[in-house]
Amino acid sequence: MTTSEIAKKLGISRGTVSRVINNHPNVKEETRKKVLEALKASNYIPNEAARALVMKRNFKIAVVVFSEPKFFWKQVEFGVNSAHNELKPHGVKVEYFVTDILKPDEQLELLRDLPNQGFDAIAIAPNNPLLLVEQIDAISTSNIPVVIINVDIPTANRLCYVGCNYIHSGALACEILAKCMNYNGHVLILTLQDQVIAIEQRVTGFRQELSNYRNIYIDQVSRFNRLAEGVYDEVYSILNKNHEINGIYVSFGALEQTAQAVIDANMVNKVSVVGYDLSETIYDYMKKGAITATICHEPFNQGYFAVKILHNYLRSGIMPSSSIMYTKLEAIFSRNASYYLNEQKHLELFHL
Amino acid sequence: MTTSEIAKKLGISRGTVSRVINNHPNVKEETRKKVLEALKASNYIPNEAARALVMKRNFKIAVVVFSEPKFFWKQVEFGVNSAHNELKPHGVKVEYFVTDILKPDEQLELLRDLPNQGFDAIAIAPNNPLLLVEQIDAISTSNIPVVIINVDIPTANRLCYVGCNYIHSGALACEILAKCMNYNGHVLILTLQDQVIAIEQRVTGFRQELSNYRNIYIDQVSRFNRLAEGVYDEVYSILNKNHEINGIYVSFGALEQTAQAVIDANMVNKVSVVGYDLSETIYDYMKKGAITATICHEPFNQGYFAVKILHNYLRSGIMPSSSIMYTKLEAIFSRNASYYLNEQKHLELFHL
DNA sequence: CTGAAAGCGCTTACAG
DNA sequence: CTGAAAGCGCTTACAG
Repeated sequence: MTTSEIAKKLGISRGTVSRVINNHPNVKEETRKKVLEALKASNYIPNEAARALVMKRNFKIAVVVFSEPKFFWKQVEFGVNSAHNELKPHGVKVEYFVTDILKPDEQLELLRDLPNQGFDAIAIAPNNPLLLVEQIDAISTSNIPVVIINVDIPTANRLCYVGCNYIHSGALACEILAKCMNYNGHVLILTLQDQVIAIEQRVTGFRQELSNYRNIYIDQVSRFNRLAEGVYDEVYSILNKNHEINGIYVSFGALEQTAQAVIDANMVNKVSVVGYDLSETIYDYMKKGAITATICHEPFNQGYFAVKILHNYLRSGIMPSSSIMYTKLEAIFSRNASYYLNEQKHLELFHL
Repeated sequence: MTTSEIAKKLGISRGTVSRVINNHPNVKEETRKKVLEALKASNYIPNEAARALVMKRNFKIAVVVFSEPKFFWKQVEFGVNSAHNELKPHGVKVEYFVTDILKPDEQLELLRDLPNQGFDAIAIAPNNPLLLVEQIDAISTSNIPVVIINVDIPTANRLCYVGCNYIHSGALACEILAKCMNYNGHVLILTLQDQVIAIEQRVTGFRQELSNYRNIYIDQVSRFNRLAEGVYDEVYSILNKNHEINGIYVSFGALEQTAQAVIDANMVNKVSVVGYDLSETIYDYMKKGAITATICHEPFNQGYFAVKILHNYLRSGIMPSSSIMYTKLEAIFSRNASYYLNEQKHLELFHL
């Protein structure tokens, strides 16, 4: 079925058929109806190749992330590149920007400048969410769609959020930890000293879930900065002092330091450790038994989907069916970690 | 960059440029080289829309699965439909066939008939692998590519296998079970009485991994048929007799019956249960604590990727970069199960 | 071996 | 409000 065939059948021109399909205003109501019916009756599907060819437009999409942890953002970047490769033949350019995690202002300045650089759409992983709300709203208002990844800013005028639900993410950590602790014992929680909403939500989810397990107690909550300074010393010393602890919940990026402390305190297999994200180093600690499980949130897809959503919107005006697209919570153990580490290679096959 | 611009620059026709790009034989070696250089120098990327439009070909792809367990194949079907929707506008038709699990011959007959029905490519989930080798070879030889999903037939002449590694799948189950049993206790293994390679491999992987845990013993291996008849009675009676058992490994599709027996024997939270696949019912049992964890193998992607791989091959001659594409081993707990259950909805956004 | 030309299905100024 | 026509970038018979 083509527009020509439809047109011939109705005795009109294919121009008019096309106008109806694309909702152009200047079509007589009667004609419109007639065409719509014929379209439906013949089960018409537009040929995307032809459409794309004639509507040729070149889009520029910017993706902005920050610098730490490097291995995490590398996986996001793989997803971005994968989408880029897939869309290159359709005239899409994607640029990837990394700002310093210690200089949140960099993101704000970048956000101010990107529209001038001719970008048609922006995906951003907020370093300091509150700092960006206003600028994101301004950008959206000027008709440049924004997708937020990794940590949501619900109050910002965004096309969509792509990332995990941090409450659920904390609850899952707790469920796994509780099961590996055989539903009883004492937990140490490691978290941030500064207010970072995502991490706070994880701990909230963890505590909520913990209320289901009456025989597990939180012995201590230790707080650190975003660079996880002092984690090793603290965990090592606590494990030496408090022999009741059989579970550690690492709510932020401090798995590697924690694992090393567990090894040095000779507590492998005596204390269960659950945290987040996956790197080669973390995988090594898992194989040694120093990390029980780690939880990931589809880093590859966060990058991949962000670009795809923006492109769909730019090209066809397709809005994501929901303003929140939660990534899966991936429970990773020693025996399935390799599949998640090599994901980029895995998926590259398809986006060539 | 377009073929016209390249042609103009070299003072030749775009027809010749196109011939070089598509490796047509009748081009003078000198011209070919000149064009190839210009192509590389200008970083030429062919416009896929234009190419697809002019090379318009309609492909018919068949996907063959069998009937049980229904919920599993439903998820595969979602993936197939998703790929189908994505490719419809490019002139691809996909048909989905379900054969009776108790009549393996149906697959063989179907495989004989599909080429006559004009199918250009076939994906099949073998019910009885050995039965199909010859016919798959015959089909491949007649230039119809075949992708095998779910259970591999390494000896068959296939384009690619999409599915899990069953040895790893058993090892992961063991790791999770061992951790939830606190590295000691007694295990009951449920498996099949008839030889089904995939299930045997799972048990092999499980046993291999178990050798790392010296304080866990296999008390008993119980065998059943593929329909899991008698599982409930057997598990219920074993749990009543043997109070040392604190772990059950369900190596085939019998999680629901096992979970119910655990509940009725009043052993929730006293015995850890690990098995495979995810349905609404299994999710309910997880929430009740009767199932510790279940392992999935990206059923959606098995269907989705199979179709995509075949289409890539038909359209562009792209071979999968490896003849084996392992799906991830997904560790699923009560707290992340919903993400895997609703996957189809989740992904549908993108394939509209 | 190569050029000129037709045509894939669609959209959109341009006339009227 | 609608038709006739141009053109998106590419491939491929058809001549030569």
